[in-house]
Amino acid sequence: MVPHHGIPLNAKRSLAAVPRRRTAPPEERREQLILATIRCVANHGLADTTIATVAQEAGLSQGIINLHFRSKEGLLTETLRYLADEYRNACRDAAAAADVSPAAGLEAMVELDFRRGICARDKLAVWFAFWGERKFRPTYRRICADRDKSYDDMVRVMCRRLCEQGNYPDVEPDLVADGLSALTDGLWLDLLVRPETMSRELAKRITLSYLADAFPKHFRQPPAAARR
Amino acid sequence: MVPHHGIPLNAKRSLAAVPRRRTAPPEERREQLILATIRCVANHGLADTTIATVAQEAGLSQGIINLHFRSKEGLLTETLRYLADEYRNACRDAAAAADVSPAAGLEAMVELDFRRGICARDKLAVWFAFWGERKFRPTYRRICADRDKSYDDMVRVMCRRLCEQGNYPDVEPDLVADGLSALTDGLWLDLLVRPETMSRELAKRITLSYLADAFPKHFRQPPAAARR
DNA sequence: CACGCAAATGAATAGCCGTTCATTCATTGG
DNA sequence: CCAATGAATGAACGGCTATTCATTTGCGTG
Repeated sequence: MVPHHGIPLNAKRSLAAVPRRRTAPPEERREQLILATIRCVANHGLADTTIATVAQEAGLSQGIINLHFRSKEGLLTETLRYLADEYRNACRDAAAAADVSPAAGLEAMVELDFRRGICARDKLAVWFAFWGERKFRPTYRRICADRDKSYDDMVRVMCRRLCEQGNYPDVEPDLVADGLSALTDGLWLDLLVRPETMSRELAKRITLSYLADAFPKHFRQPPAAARR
Repeated sequence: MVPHHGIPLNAKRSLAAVPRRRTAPPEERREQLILATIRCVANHGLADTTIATVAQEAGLSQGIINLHFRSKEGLLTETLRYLADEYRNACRDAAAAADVSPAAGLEAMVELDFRRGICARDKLAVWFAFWGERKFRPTYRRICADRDKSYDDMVRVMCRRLCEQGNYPDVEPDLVADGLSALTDGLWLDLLVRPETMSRELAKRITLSYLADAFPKHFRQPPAAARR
Protein backbone atom coordinates (compact mmCIF):
# COMPACT_ATOMS: atom_id res chain seq x y z
CA MET A 1 0.00 0.00 0.00
CA VAL A 2 1.19 3.42 -0.94
CA PRO A 3 1.17 6.38 1.42
CA HIS A 4 -0.89 9.25 0.10
CA HIS A 5 -0.33 12.93 0.81
CA GLY A 6 -1.77 16.14 -0.50
CA ILE A 7 0.51 17.29 -3.33
CA PRO A 8 1.05 20.95 -4.11
CA LEU A 9 -0.48 21.68 -7.49
CA ASN A 10 2.69 22.89 -9.10
CA ALA A 11 4.88 20.12 -7.79
CA LYS A 12 6.80 18.31 -10.47
CA ARG A 13 5.05 15.05 -10.97
CA SER A 14 6.77 13.29 -13.81
CA LEU A 15 9.71 12.39 -11.66
CA ALA A 16 8.11 11.20 -8.46
CA ALA A 17 6.58 8.32 -10.32
CA VAL A 18 3.93 7.06 -7.97
CA PRO A 19 2.17 9.87 -6.14
CA ARG A 20 4.89 10.92 -3.74
CA ARG A 21 7.12 9.05 -1.42
CA ARG A 22 8.04 10.83 1.72
CA THR A 23 11.55 9.57 1.25
CA ALA A 24 13.24 9.35 -2.11
CA PRO A 25 16.60 8.40 -3.59
CA PRO A 26 19.00 11.33 -3.53
CA GLU A 27 19.32 11.55 -7.29
CA GLU A 28 15.61 12.07 -7.61
CA ARG A 29 15.46 14.72 -4.91
CA ARG A 30 18.33 16.58 -6.46
CA GLU A 31 16.59 16.83 -9.80
CA GLN A 32 13.35 17.79 -8.11
CA LEU A 33 15.12 20.65 -6.38
CA ILE A 34 16.90 21.77 -9.54
CA LEU A 35 13.62 21.93 -11.40
CA ALA A 36 12.08 23.89 -8.56
CA THR A 37 15.01 26.29 -8.76
CA ILE A 38 14.44 26.84 -12.46
CA ARG A 39 10.80 27.66 -11.82
CA CYS A 40 11.72 29.98 -8.98
CA VAL A 41 14.30 31.92 -10.91
CA ALA A 42 11.93 32.15 -13.85
CA ASN A 43 9.08 33.39 -11.68
CA HIS A 44 10.76 35.68 -9.18
CA GLY A 45 14.23 36.35 -10.57
CA LEU A 46 17.56 35.28 -9.21
CA ALA A 47 17.64 38.07 -6.65
CA ASP A 48 14.40 36.90 -5.03
CA THR A 49 15.20 33.22 -5.18
CA THR A 50 15.87 32.12 -1.62
CA ILE A 51 16.32 28.78 0.03
CA ALA A 52 12.84 29.17 1.45
CA THR A 53 11.33 29.97 -1.95
CA VAL A 54 12.85 26.98 -3.64
CA ALA A 55 11.97 24.61 -0.83
CA GLN A 56 8.39 25.79 -0.88
CA GLU A 57 8.21 25.48 -4.66
CA ALA A 58 9.42 21.91 -4.32
CA GLY A 59 7.01 21.23 -1.49
CA LEU A 60 9.82 20.34 0.87
CA SER A 61 11.42 21.81 3.94
CA GLN A 62 14.16 24.41 4.21
CA GLY A 63 16.90 22.15 5.42
CA ILE A 64 16.67 19.85 2.43
CA ILE A 65 18.79 22.03 0.21
CA ASN A 66 21.78 22.04 2.49
CA LEU A 67 21.29 18.32 2.84
CA HIS A 68 21.46 17.48 -0.85
CA PHE A 69 23.66 20.33 -2.04
CA ARG A 70 26.22 21.70 0.27
CA SER A 71 24.95 25.24 0.08
CA LYS A 72 22.68 27.53 -1.84
CA GLU A 73 25.60 28.30 -4.11
CA GLY A 74 25.91 24.58 -4.77
CA LEU A 75 22.29 24.37 -5.79
CA LEU A 76 22.63 27.27 -8.19
CA THR A 77 25.77 25.86 -9.71
CA GLU A 78 24.17 22.48 -10.24
CA THR A 79 21.15 24.12 -11.79
CA LEU A 80 23.33 25.89 -14.31
CA ARG A 81 25.22 22.71 -15.00
CA TYR A 82 21.94 20.89 -15.52
CA LEU A 83 20.94 23.31 -18.26
CA ALA A 84 24.39 23.31 -19.82
CA ASP A 85 24.44 19.52 -19.95
CA GLU A 86 20.99 19.42 -21.46
CA TYR A 87 22.11 21.82 -24.17
CA ARG A 88 25.29 19.94 -24.92
CA ASN A 89 23.49 16.66 -25.20
CA ALA A 90 21.16 18.20 -27.72
CA CYS A 91 24.20 19.51 -29.59
CA ARG A 92 25.50 16.02 -29.98
CA ASP A 93 22.46 15.11 -32.05
CA ALA A 94 23.03 18.10 -34.28
CA ALA A 95 26.64 17.10 -34.73
CA ALA A 96 25.43 13.85 -36.20
CA ALA A 97 23.51 15.78 -38.83
CA ALA A 98 26.73 17.54 -39.77
CA ASP A 99 28.13 14.21 -40.86
CA VAL A 100 25.59 14.21 -43.66
CA SER A 101 26.59 17.69 -44.80
CA PRO A 102 27.76 20.94 -43.21
CA ALA A 103 24.59 22.67 -44.32
CA ALA A 104 22.45 20.01 -42.68
CA GLY A 105 24.50 20.46 -39.54
CA LEU A 106 23.90 24.19 -39.44
CA GLU A 107 20.24 23.72 -40.05
CA ALA A 108 20.11 21.21 -37.21
CA MET A 109 21.80 23.73 -34.92
CA VAL A 110 19.17 26.32 -35.74
CA GLU A 111 16.40 23.85 -35.17
CA LEU A 112 17.97 22.91 -31.86
CA ASP A 113 18.41 26.46 -30.60
CA PHE A 114 14.77 27.28 -31.14
CA ARG A 115 13.31 23.95 -30.17
CA ARG A 116 10.67 24.21 -27.50
CA GLY A 117 12.44 22.15 -24.89
CA ILE A 118 15.68 24.12 -25.23
CA CYS A 119 14.49 27.69 -25.34
CA ALA A 120 11.52 27.36 -23.05
CA ARG A 121 10.85 30.68 -21.40
CA ASP A 122 11.70 29.38 -17.94
CA LYS A 123 15.06 28.19 -19.07
CA LEU A 124 15.90 31.38 -20.91
CA ALA A 125 15.19 33.31 -17.76
CA VAL A 126 17.69 31.16 -15.92
CA TRP A 127 20.32 31.51 -18.62
CA PHE A 128 20.15 35.27 -18.56
CA ALA A 129 20.03 35.45 -14.81
CA PHE A 130 23.30 33.57 -14.68
CA TRP A 131 24.83 35.44 -17.62
CA GLY A 132 24.43 38.60 -15.59
CA GLU A 133 26.59 37.09 -12.88
CA ARG A 134 28.97 34.90 -14.80
CA LYS A 135 31.67 37.51 -14.99
CA PHE A 136 32.00 37.42 -11.22
CA ARG A 137 31.63 33.76 -10.28
CA PRO A 138 34.44 31.61 -11.57
CA THR A 139 32.27 28.51 -11.40
CA TYR A 140 29.50 29.98 -13.48
CA ARG A 141 32.05 31.29 -15.88
CA ARG A 142 33.61 27.91 -16.41
CA ILE A 143 30.31 26.19 -17.03
CA CYS A 144 29.15 28.85 -19.46
CA ALA A 145 32.49 29.03 -21.22
CA ASP A 146 32.50 25.29 -21.76
CA ARG A 147 29.07 25.39 -23.28
CA ASP A 148 29.95 28.35 -25.47
CA LYS A 149 33.11 26.70 -26.65
CA SER A 150 31.50 23.47 -27.68
CA TYR A 151 28.87 25.43 -29.59
CA ASP A 152 31.34 27.78 -31.23
CA ASP A 153 33.69 25.01 -32.25
CA MET A 154 30.91 23.04 -33.89
CA VAL A 155 29.48 25.98 -35.78
CA ARG A 156 32.89 27.14 -36.84
CA VAL A 157 33.84 23.79 -38.28
CA MET A 158 30.55 23.55 -40.13
CA CYS A 159 30.97 27.00 -41.66
CA ARG A 160 34.53 26.30 -42.71
CA ARG A 161 33.67 23.03 -44.35
CA LEU A 162 30.70 24.59 -46.08
CA CYS A 163 32.92 27.35 -47.44
CA GLU A 164 35.36 24.84 -48.84
CA GLN A 165 32.98 22.23 -50.13
CA GLY A 166 30.34 24.68 -51.28
CA ASN A 167 32.82 26.95 -53.02
CA TYR A 168 32.34 30.28 -51.28
CA PRO A 169 35.73 31.91 -51.76
CA ASP A 170 34.58 35.34 -50.63
CA VAL A 171 32.89 34.27 -47.40
CA GLU A 172 34.85 34.41 -44.18
CA PRO A 173 33.56 31.39 -42.32
CA ASP A 174 34.66 32.52 -38.86
CA LEU A 175 32.88 35.80 -39.31
CA VAL A 176 29.67 34.05 -40.24
CA ALA A 177 30.05 31.65 -37.33
CA ASP A 178 30.59 34.43 -34.79
CA GLY A 179 27.62 36.28 -36.21
CA LEU A 180 25.42 33.22 -36.04
CA SER A 181 26.29 32.64 -32.43
CA ALA A 182 25.63 36.26 -31.50
CA LEU A 183 22.40 36.34 -33.47
CA THR A 184 21.14 33.30 -31.62
CA ASP A 185 21.93 34.80 -28.24
CA GLY A 186 20.22 38.03 -29.19
CA LEU A 187 17.12 36.23 -30.37
CA TRP A 188 17.02 34.28 -27.13
CA LEU A 189 16.99 37.58 -25.31
CA ASP A 190 14.10 38.77 -27.45
CA LEU A 191 12.21 35.56 -26.77
CA LEU A 192 12.62 36.14 -23.07
CA VAL A 193 11.85 39.82 -22.71
CA ARG A 194 9.52 40.43 -25.62
CA PRO A 195 7.51 37.28 -26.15
CA GLU A 196 4.67 39.30 -27.66
CA THR A 197 6.97 40.42 -30.49
CA MET A 198 9.26 37.44 -30.95
CA SER A 199 8.31 33.82 -31.44
CA ARG A 200 10.35 30.71 -31.91
CA GLU A 201 9.16 30.50 -35.49
CA LEU A 202 10.10 34.06 -36.30
CA ALA A 203 13.49 33.61 -34.64
CA LYS A 204 14.08 30.57 -36.78
CA ARG A 205 13.13 32.45 -39.94
CA ILE A 206 15.49 35.30 -39.07
CA THR A 207 18.34 32.90 -38.46
CA LEU A 208 17.75 30.90 -41.61
CA SER A 209 17.53 34.09 -43.56
CA TYR A 210 20.91 35.05 -42.15
CA LEU A 211 22.35 31.76 -43.32
CA ALA A 212 20.65 32.12 -46.69
CA ASP A 213 22.35 35.47 -47.19
CA ALA A 214 25.70 34.03 -46.26
CA PHE A 215 25.38 30.72 -48.13
CA PRO A 216 22.79 31.36 -50.86
CA LYS A 217 23.49 28.12 -52.69
CA HIS A 218 22.67 26.01 -49.65
CA PHE A 219 19.86 27.77 -47.85
CA ARG A 220 16.62 29.02 -49.28
CA GLN A 221 14.48 31.48 -47.43
CA PRO A 222 11.35 29.78 -46.15
CA PRO A 223 8.45 31.20 -48.19
CA ALA A 224 7.84 34.66 -46.83
CA ALA A 225 4.28 34.09 -47.97
CA ALA A 226 2.17 34.36 -44.86
CA ARG A 227 2.39 38.03 -44.05
CA ARG A 228 0.57 38.50 -40.81
CA MET B 1 41.85 79.40 -1.74
CA VAL B 2 40.60 75.93 -2.39
CA PRO B 3 40.23 73.27 0.30
CA HIS B 4 42.40 70.26 -0.36
CA HIS B 5 41.71 66.70 0.75
CA GLY B 6 43.23 63.34 0.04
CA ILE B 7 41.24 61.93 -2.87
CA PRO B 8 40.73 58.19 -3.40
CA LEU B 9 42.56 57.24 -6.55
CA ASN B 10 39.56 55.90 -8.39
CA ALA B 11 37.28 58.79 -7.50
CA LYS B 12 35.59 60.38 -10.46
CA ARG B 13 37.32 63.63 -11.02
CA SER B 14 35.84 65.16 -14.12
CA LEU B 15 32.68 66.17 -12.33
CA ALA B 16 33.92 67.56 -9.05
CA ALA B 17 35.62 70.30 -10.94
CA VAL B 18 38.10 71.65 -8.44
CA PRO B 19 39.63 68.91 -6.30
CA ARG B 20 36.71 68.02 -4.07
CA ARG B 21 34.29 70.01 -2.09
CA ARG B 22 33.05 68.44 1.06
CA THR B 23 29.58 69.59 0.19
CA ALA B 24 28.21 69.64 -3.33
CA PRO B 25 25.01 70.48 -5.21
CA PRO B 26 22.61 67.53 -5.22
CA GLU B 27 22.71 67.07 -8.95
CA GLU B 28 26.44 66.58 -8.86
CA ARG B 29 26.32 64.12 -5.98
CA ARG B 30 23.63 62.13 -7.72
CA GLU B 31 25.73 61.67 -10.81
CA GLN B 32 28.77 60.85 -8.71
CA LEU B 33 26.81 58.11 -7.00
CA ILE B 34 25.40 56.77 -10.24
CA LEU B 35 28.88 56.50 -11.72
CA ALA B 36 30.09 54.75 -8.59
CA THR B 37 27.20 52.32 -8.95
CA ILE B 38 28.19 51.52 -12.51
CA ARG B 39 31.73 50.77 -11.42
CA CYS B 40 30.48 48.64 -8.54
CA VAL B 41 28.13 46.55 -10.61
CA ALA B 42 30.81 46.13 -13.23
CA ASN B 43 33.40 45.06 -10.68
CA HIS B 44 31.43 42.94 -8.23
CA GLY B 45 28.15 42.15 -9.95
CA LEU B 46 24.68 43.30 -9.05
CA ALA B 47 24.31 40.71 -6.32
CA ASP B 48 27.34 42.00 -4.43
CA THR B 49 26.59 45.65 -4.93
CA THR B 50 25.54 47.00 -1.56
CA ILE B 51 24.92 50.44 -0.21
CA ALA B 52 28.21 50.18 1.62
CA THR B 53 30.08 49.14 -1.53
CA VAL B 54 28.77 52.00 -3.59
CA ALA B 55 29.33 54.56 -0.88
CA GLN B 56 32.88 53.40 -0.45
CA GLU B 57 33.50 53.45 -4.19
CA ALA B 58 32.26 57.04 -4.24
CA GLY B 59 34.33 57.90 -1.20
CA LEU B 60 31.28 58.94 0.78
CA SER B 61 29.34 57.69 3.75
CA GLN B 62 26.60 55.09 3.89
CA GLY B 63 23.72 57.41 4.61
CA ILE B 64 24.30 59.49 1.51
CA ILE B 65 22.44 57.16 -0.78
CA ASN B 66 19.21 57.28 1.14
CA LEU B 67 19.65 61.01 1.29
CA HIS B 68 19.89 61.58 -2.45
CA PHE B 69 17.83 58.66 -3.68
CA ARG B 70 15.01 57.42 -1.58
CA SER B 71 16.30 53.90 -1.40
CA LYS B 72 18.78 51.49 -2.88
CA GLU B 73 16.14 50.55 -5.39
CA GLY B 74 15.91 54.20 -6.34
CA LEU B 75 19.62 54.39 -6.96
CA LEU B 76 19.55 51.33 -9.17
CA THR B 77 16.60 52.59 -11.13
CA GLU B 78 18.25 55.94 -11.70
CA THR B 79 21.43 54.22 -12.78
CA LEU B 80 19.55 52.28 -15.41
CA ARG B 81 17.75 55.39 -16.52
CA TYR B 82 21.07 57.18 -16.80
CA LEU B 83 22.38 54.60 -19.23
CA ALA B 84 19.14 54.48 -21.17
CA ASP B 85 19.11 58.25 -21.57
CA GLU B 86 22.70 58.27 -22.67
CA TYR B 87 21.91 55.71 -25.31
CA ARG B 88 18.84 57.49 -26.55
CA ASN B 89 20.66 60.77 -26.84
CA ALA B 90 23.29 59.09 -28.94
CA CYS B 91 20.48 57.65 -31.07
CA ARG B 92 19.23 61.09 -31.83
CA ASP B 93 22.50 61.88 -33.59
CA ALA B 94 22.21 58.75 -35.66
CA ALA B 95 18.67 59.69 -36.60
CA ALA B 96 20.07 62.85 -38.11
CA ALA B 97 22.28 60.77 -40.38
CA ALA B 98 19.19 58.92 -41.56
CA ASP B 99 17.92 62.16 -43.03
CA VAL B 100 20.78 62.00 -45.50
CA SER B 101 19.93 58.45 -46.52
CA PRO B 102 18.57 55.30 -44.87
CA ALA B 103 21.84 53.52 -45.48
CA ALA B 104 23.79 56.29 -43.79
CA GLY B 105 21.37 56.03 -40.88
CA LEU B 106 21.95 52.32 -40.47
CA GLU B 107 25.67 52.77 -40.67
CA ALA B 108 25.46 55.46 -38.02
CA MET B 109 23.51 53.09 -35.78
CA VAL B 110 26.21 50.46 -36.11
CA GLU B 111 28.90 52.99 -35.40
CA LEU B 112 26.96 54.12 -32.36
CA ASP B 113 26.36 50.66 -30.93
CA PHE B 114 30.04 49.82 -30.98
CA ARG B 115 31.38 53.21 -30.08
CA ARG B 116 33.68 53.13 -27.09
CA GLY B 117 31.61 55.37 -24.86
CA ILE B 118 28.44 53.37 -25.44
CA CYS B 119 29.63 49.79 -25.19
CA ALA B 120 32.32 50.29 -22.60
CA ARG B 121 32.78 47.10 -20.67
CA ASP B 122 31.53 48.62 -17.42
CA LYS B 123 28.31 49.71 -19.01
CA LEU B 124 27.70 46.40 -20.73
CA ALA B 125 28.04 44.68 -17.39
CA VAL B 126 25.33 46.93 -16.01
CA TRP B 127 23.04 46.41 -18.97
CA PHE B 128 23.20 42.65 -18.64
CA ALA B 129 22.87 42.71 -14.89
CA PHE B 130 19.61 44.58 -15.27
CA TRP B 131 18.43 42.52 -18.23
CA GLY B 132 18.59 39.50 -15.99
CA GLU B 133 16.14 41.16 -13.64
CA ARG B 134 14.00 43.22 -15.96
CA LYS B 135 11.33 40.60 -16.29
CA PHE B 136 10.55 40.93 -12.60
CA ARG B 137 10.84 44.65 -11.85
CA PRO B 138 8.20 46.70 -13.59
CA THR B 139 10.33 49.81 -13.38
CA TYR B 140 13.32 48.22 -15.02
CA ARG B 141 11.06 46.73 -17.61
CA ARG B 142 9.57 50.05 -18.55
CA ILE B 143 12.93 51.76 -18.90
CA CYS B 144 14.35 48.95 -20.99
CA ALA B 145 11.25 48.64 -23.11
CA ASP B 146 11.29 52.33 -23.90
CA ARG B 147 14.89 52.16 -25.00
CA ASP B 148 14.27 49.06 -27.08
CA LYS B 149 11.28 50.61 -28.73
CA SER B 150 13.00 53.78 -29.78
CA TYR B 151 15.84 51.71 -31.23
CA ASP B 152 13.58 49.26 -32.99
CA ASP B 153 11.37 51.94 -34.46
CA MET B 154 14.34 53.80 -35.88
CA VAL B 155 15.98 50.76 -37.39
CA ARG B 156 12.71 49.51 -38.79
CA VAL B 157 11.95 52.75 -40.54
CA MET B 158 15.44 52.88 -41.99
CA CYS B 159 15.20 49.35 -43.32
CA ARG B 160 11.79 49.95 -44.84
CA ARG B 161 12.84 53.11 -46.55
CA LEU B 162 15.98 51.46 -47.83
CA CYS B 163 13.94 48.61 -49.25
CA GLU B 164 11.69 51.01 -51.10
CA GLN B 165 14.22 53.55 -52.25
CA GLY B 166 16.95 51.03 -52.91
CA ASN B 167 14.71 48.67 -54.81
CA TYR B 168 14.97 45.45 -52.81
CA PRO B 169 11.64 43.77 -53.58
CA ASP B 170 12.65 40.42 -52.10
CA VAL B 171 13.95 41.72 -48.78
CA GLU B 172 11.62 41.78 -45.80
CA PRO B 173 12.69 44.91 -43.98
CA ASP B 174 11.19 44.00 -40.61
CA LEU B 175 13.00 40.69 -40.64
CA VAL B 176 16.29 42.42 -41.30
CA ALA B 177 15.58 44.99 -38.60
CA ASP B 178 14.75 42.37 -35.99
CA GLY B 179 17.86 40.45 -36.93
CA LEU B 180 20.03 43.53 -36.69
CA SER B 181 18.74 44.33 -33.25
CA ALA B 182 19.28 40.78 -32.03
CA LEU B 183 22.72 40.60 -33.59
CA THR B 184 23.75 43.76 -31.80
CA ASP B 185 22.56 42.47 -28.44
CA GLY B 186 24.36 39.19 -28.98
CA LEU B 187 27.59 40.94 -29.90
CA TRP B 188 27.31 43.09 -26.80
CA LEU B 189 27.12 39.93 -24.78
CA ASP B 190 30.23 38.60 -26.49
CA LEU B 191 32.04 41.85 -25.80
CA LEU B 192 31.19 41.51 -22.14
CA VAL B 193 31.90 37.88 -21.45
CA ARG B 194 34.55 37.09 -24.03
CA PRO B 195 36.62 40.20 -24.52
CA GLU B 196 39.62 38.10 -25.55
CA THR B 197 37.66 36.78 -28.55
CA MET B 198 35.45 39.71 -29.47
CA SER B 199 36.48 43.30 -30.06
CA ARG B 200 34.50 46.36 -30.97
CA GLU B 201 36.11 46.34 -34.41
CA LEU B 202 35.25 42.72 -35.09
CA ALA B 203 31.72 43.28 -33.88
CA LYS B 204 31.39 46.17 -36.26
CA ARG B 205 32.69 44.09 -39.15
CA ILE B 206 30.24 41.29 -38.39
CA THR B 207 27.34 43.71 -38.28
CA LEU B 208 28.30 45.51 -41.46
CA SER B 209 28.75 42.20 -43.15
CA TYR B 210 25.21 41.32 -42.09
CA LEU B 211 23.94 44.53 -43.64
CA ALA B 212 26.02 43.96 -46.76
CA ASP B 213 24.39 40.58 -47.23
CA ALA B 214 20.94 42.07 -46.80
CA PHE B 215 21.49 45.25 -48.84
CA PRO B 216 24.38 44.45 -51.19
CA LYS B 217 23.92 47.54 -53.30
CA HIS B 218 24.37 49.86 -50.32
CA PHE B 219 26.96 48.22 -48.10
CA ARG B 220 30.33 46.89 -49.04
CA GLN B 221 32.24 44.58 -46.76
CA PRO B 222 35.19 46.36 -45.27
CA PRO B 223 38.27 44.78 -46.88
CA ALA B 224 38.68 41.41 -45.23
CA ALA B 225 42.37 41.87 -45.99
CA ALA B 226 44.06 41.77 -42.62
CA ARG B 227 43.64 38.18 -41.62
CA ARG B 228 44.97 37.93 -38.13
C1' DC C 1 32.03 87.09 12.97
C1' DA C 2 28.04 84.59 14.19
C1' DC C 3 24.00 82.47 12.82
C1' DG C 4 21.15 79.25 10.29
C1' DC C 5 20.52 75.95 6.92
C1' DA C 6 21.51 72.19 4.21
C1' DA C 7 24.71 68.50 3.37
C1' DA C 8 26.95 64.67 5.16
C1' DT C 9 28.04 61.39 8.60
C1' DG C 10 28.06 56.78 10.82
C1' DA C 11 26.40 54.28 14.83
C1' DA C 12 22.24 51.95 15.96
C1' DT C 13 18.31 49.19 14.46
C1' DA C 14 15.42 45.92 12.48
C1' DG C 15 14.53 42.51 9.13
C1' DC C 16 15.92 38.95 6.16
C1' DC C 17 18.25 34.80 4.79
C1' DG C 18 21.62 30.92 4.73
C1' DT C 19 23.18 27.45 7.71
C1' DT C 20 23.08 24.24 11.53
C1' DC C 21 21.51 20.41 14.15
C1' DA C 22 18.63 17.98 17.48
C1' DT C 23 14.50 15.63 16.59
C1' DT C 24 10.95 13.10 13.94
C1' DC C 25 9.61 9.90 10.65
C1' DA C 26 9.58 6.35 6.98
C1' DT C 27 11.60 2.37 5.14
C1' DT C 28 14.03 -1.98 5.15
C1' DG C 29 15.96 -6.28 6.86
C1' DG C 30 15.91 -9.64 10.30
C1' DC D 1 6.95 -6.70 14.98
C1' DC D 2 11.36 -4.47 16.28
C1' DA D 3 15.56 -2.21 15.56
C1' DA D 4 18.58 0.31 12.62
C1' DT D 5 19.41 3.55 9.17
C1' DG D 6 19.32 7.72 6.98
C1' DA D 7 16.06 11.01 4.83
C1' DA D 8 13.53 15.01 6.12
C1' DT D 9 12.11 18.53 9.16
C1' DG D 10 11.92 23.28 11.04
C1' DA D 11 13.15 26.11 15.00
C1' DA D 12 17.07 28.67 16.44
C1' DC D 13 21.21 31.27 15.38
C1' DG D 14 24.34 34.50 13.44
C1' DG D 15 25.82 37.42 9.91
C1' DC D 16 24.76 40.75 6.65
C1' DT D 17 22.53 44.83 4.81
C1' DA D 18 19.09 48.62 4.00
C1' DT D 19 17.31 52.22 6.51
C1' DT D 20 16.91 55.70 10.11
C1' DC D 21 18.17 59.69 12.63
C1' DA D 22 20.65 62.35 16.08
C1' DT D 23 24.84 64.66 15.51
C1' DT D 24 28.53 67.01 13.08
C1' DT D 25 30.44 69.76 9.44
C1' DG D 26 30.76 73.21 5.91
C1' DC D 27 28.91 77.14 3.49
C1' DG D 28 26.53 81.35 2.51
C1' DT D 29 24.25 85.43 4.58
C1' DG D 30 23.08 89.08 7.42
